[in-house]
Amino acid sequence: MPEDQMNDGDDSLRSIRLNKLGALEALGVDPYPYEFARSDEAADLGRRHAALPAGAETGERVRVAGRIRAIRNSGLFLDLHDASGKIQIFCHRDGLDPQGLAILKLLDIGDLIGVEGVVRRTPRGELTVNAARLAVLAKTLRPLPEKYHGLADVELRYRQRYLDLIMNPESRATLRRRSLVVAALRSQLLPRCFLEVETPMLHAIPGGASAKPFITHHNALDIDLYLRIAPELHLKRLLVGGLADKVFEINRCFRNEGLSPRHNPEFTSLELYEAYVDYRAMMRLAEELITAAAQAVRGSLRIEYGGAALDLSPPWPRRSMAELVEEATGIDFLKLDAPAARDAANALAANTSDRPLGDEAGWGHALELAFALRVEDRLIQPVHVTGFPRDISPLAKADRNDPRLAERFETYIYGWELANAFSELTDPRDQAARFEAQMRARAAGDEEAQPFDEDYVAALEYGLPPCGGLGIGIDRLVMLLTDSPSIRDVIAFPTLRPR
RNA sequence: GAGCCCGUAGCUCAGCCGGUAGAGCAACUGACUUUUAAUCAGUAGGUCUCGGGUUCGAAUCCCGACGGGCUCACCA
Repeated sequence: MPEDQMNDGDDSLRSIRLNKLGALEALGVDPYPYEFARSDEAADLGRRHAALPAGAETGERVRVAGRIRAIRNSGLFLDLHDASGKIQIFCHRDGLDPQGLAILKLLDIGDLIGVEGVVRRTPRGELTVNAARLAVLAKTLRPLPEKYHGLADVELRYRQRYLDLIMNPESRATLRRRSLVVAALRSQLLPRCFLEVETPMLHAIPGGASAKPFITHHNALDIDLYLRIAPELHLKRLLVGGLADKVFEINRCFRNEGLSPRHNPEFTSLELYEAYVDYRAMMRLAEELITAAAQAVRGSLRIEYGGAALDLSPPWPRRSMAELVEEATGIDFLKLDAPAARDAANALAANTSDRPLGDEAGWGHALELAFALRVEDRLIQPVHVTGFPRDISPLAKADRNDPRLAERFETYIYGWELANAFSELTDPRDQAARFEAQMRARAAGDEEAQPFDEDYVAALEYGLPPCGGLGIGIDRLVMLLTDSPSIRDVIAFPTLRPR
C-alpha cells in the first residue's frame, strides 16, 4: 500500500484506537490472539431457537465470534455479525466478569470479538447472548464506513473490497452466488465423467483464440512467455493423449485489451471437450449447464437482468447467422461473393463508429460485421447462433453441407455471447492450412490472427478423436444470474490502475 | 486510445452565479441503561485529489495532471 494511504489512518481516530489497544494489553489481553473455541454461528442459533418466545431464557451457554457492527446504550447492546448473520450481545454488569467489563469499555465498532454466554430472547424479540465473558479477537485501528449508507464510492468498493464485503450485503451475496455457479457447473460435469484438469497459464505460443496476449519473461530459460488467452489447444492435446474422453477446465484467461463494464483483463472461462460427439451435443450441454447454474442461484429459469425479463427454459432456438442477418437487413449473404459481401457490410457500417473492412477481409468477416451491427444486441432471449463463417473459425470443422461455414455456434443471451462451441477441427492437414491462412492475415496486419502452433498440428497427426468443444464465460454468466451491471461486481478484485 | 461526467471530514453528502467550509453517521466527554440507524447535551475533526492561472479574494471560474464512472473503439 502506498505511504499516503498508510498515513490515511494515522490520525486522531487511529491513535485513539492505538491507545485502547495499549490499554487492553495493560489488562493482560492479547488483542490479536491465536484462536477462539466457537460453538455456534449466528444463523445456527437463530434456527435452533426460532420458536423461543420473547422474554424467554434458554440456559444454553454458547460461544460466538464476529465483528461488532453496532454499539447501543453505551455498550449495553452489541450487534455481532459473522459470515452467517447477526446475533445481539447483551453486556450487563451483573452478568459480565470484571475483565469483560474492562474490555467492553475499550471496544469499538468494527472490532472482532468472541463472546461466551447464555442464549435468550429479549422482551422486544431479539435473539441475544447474555455476555459472561468477552475475548478480543482482533482490535481494529481504523473506523468502518458509515452504518446506514455504507460504502457507496464504487472506486473504494473495488479497491478495498474487504470493506465493501463488510458493509454491503449485496456484494457478499453476489460473490457467494459466483461460487454457487461454479459449484453448479462442476456438479453437472463430474457425474457425466468429465475429468477436471489444469493446463498451463504460461504459453510459449498464445493460441486458441484471437486476442492480444500479455507478455512476460522467464529468467532462467531467458524466454518470453505469454499469459494464456485460452486453454483450448492444451485441452485438446489431452484428448489426443487419451487422458479422458471428456475433459474440462474452469480457470483464468488473460487478454491485453481494453477494460469495460463487460471486460476485465483476466476473466474466467469454462472450457470442455467431449470425444465422439459434434457441436449439436454441445448445444444441449450448454443449455443444461447454464440452466443448472440459474436454478442454483435463482431457483428459477425466469430471471430478470437490467430490467429485462429473460426466460432460460430450454430448448433454446437455433438460428443461423446468415438467416438472422437476412431477417434484419434483407440481405442474403449466402448469395454474395466476398467482394459483394464486403460492400454490403460496409454499407451497413456507414455512419457507425465501426471502421470499414479492407480488401483483405474475407466473406466471413463481412457476414460477422453485418451480424454485429444489426443482430447481436437484439438477441435478448437465449438463442444458439449457428452457421458461423469458416474463415473466422480456424479451429472448427467445416460445415458438412457448406464449405464457407463452420460447425460452430455461439449462444447469445441479453445480446452477449455467453457460449462458443464447435465440432472441433481434427484433420491435421486442414488445421495446418488454417494456421497458414491466419499467418497470412497476421502478415497483412491482423494483430489478433492466431500464430502457427506446430506442436498442436503434430498432436493432431497422432489423432484427435472427433469431438465437440464448448466454452462458457463464467463472469458474464454470473453477471446475468446476479443482475450485476458491471463485470467488476462479480470479480472480487477487478483490475484497477494502482493509486 | 477518444468523448461526456465525477473527486469536499474516517464514511454518506450539502455548499459551486467568487468573499476563505457545513450536516448526519463514526470518534471524544458526560447523561441515560432492555436497546433496534437507541436517545440527549457538549467537544474535536479539513492541503475542499494535485499543480498552475485569472482575481483584492478561488472548494466555487479557466488550463493541465492524477484517479474513477459511463459511452465508443478492441473484445468475451
